[in-house]
Amino acid sequence: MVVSRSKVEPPPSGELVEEMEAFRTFLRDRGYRVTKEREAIAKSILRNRDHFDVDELFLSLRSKTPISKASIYRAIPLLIESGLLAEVYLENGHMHYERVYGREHHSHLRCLKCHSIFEFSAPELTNLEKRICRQEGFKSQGHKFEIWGICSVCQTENS
Amino acid sequence: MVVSRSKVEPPPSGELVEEMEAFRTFLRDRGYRVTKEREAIAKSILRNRDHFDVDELFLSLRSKTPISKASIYRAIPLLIESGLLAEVYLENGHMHYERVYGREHHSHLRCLKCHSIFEFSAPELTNLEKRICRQEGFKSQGHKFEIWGICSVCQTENS
DNA sequence: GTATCTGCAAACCCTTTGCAATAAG
DNA sequence: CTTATTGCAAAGGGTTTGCAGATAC
Repeated sequence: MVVSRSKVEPPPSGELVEEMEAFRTFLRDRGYRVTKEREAIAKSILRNRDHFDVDELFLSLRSKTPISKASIYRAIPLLIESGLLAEVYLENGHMHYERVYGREHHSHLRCLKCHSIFEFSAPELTNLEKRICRQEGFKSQGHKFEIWGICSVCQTENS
Repeated sequence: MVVSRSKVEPPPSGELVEEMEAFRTFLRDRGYRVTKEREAIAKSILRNRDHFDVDELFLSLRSKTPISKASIYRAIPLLIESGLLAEVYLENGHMHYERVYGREHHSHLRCLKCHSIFEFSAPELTNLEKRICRQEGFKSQGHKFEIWGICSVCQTENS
């Protein structure tokens, strides 16, 4: 389950034409081929998903068009390389992903009880990132901030 | 590889007697038994390790005393529960751990090229954590901040 | 036409688990 | 003595991979 309490962002609307074209261009530039499987995967992510794991994506795609998990696993590194996707913290021992394209950078609050994910923005993290990298001579490519605990709903529930 | 550039902390020195006794007490309090395997694992972590994965711990223990991986896997939840260990981000698809006991809270810089881990402290993260939790009605149990990129050594290397 | 991509199933790797033997309390 | 813990080996679950057939270009 994913809950956005602050900074709710609507999924990119109807015209994914532009985003899809960008992905196709990315593929061609790298010498990869534009296949219907890759397009179906990219479209599904762009249109439907903020957070997901491979199984969720597989089941949802499978219900519309035949596809194998292997193709999904093989497409994911491309999607990440293209800037469409990012890996997120693992929960229950397997990898989860989130759409990056068309969303602003954000951090996560994770409820240990109901496993909901809440999102928030904290712009000061970017400054902190810069400062630390300057101090350490590091060239940053990204950061992640995460808080875990018990969400307000679960706190008031009879457990 | 783990590199501590800032806030270098020496491993707890010779007298682990106190820490080990705390662990034994923890076990007894919960009705768990104090076995030589559990003691060997705890001692090895307290004395040698900041970051490690199960295989490293297994090989190092194995060279001194007979032990099975199963026992290590079964001991880890206890070590975490006792406050001695914490899970850290996974790298290469499997779990890594770090010693918590006797170390101050810190964050990680991860080099994508040489896979070194650098550590730093950023006390303002605690304030940020508090503020976000207040806003969202969340009861925090911990946070994690991580930066990835290229470390200074790798930046100056050929290629 | 040719090289890449797909689907399938087998292989992999880390982790967990069932069971009989061992050892802690 | 009783019951938790161990070691082993087998099972699990997510991910990767070899290969033959399909398909993008």
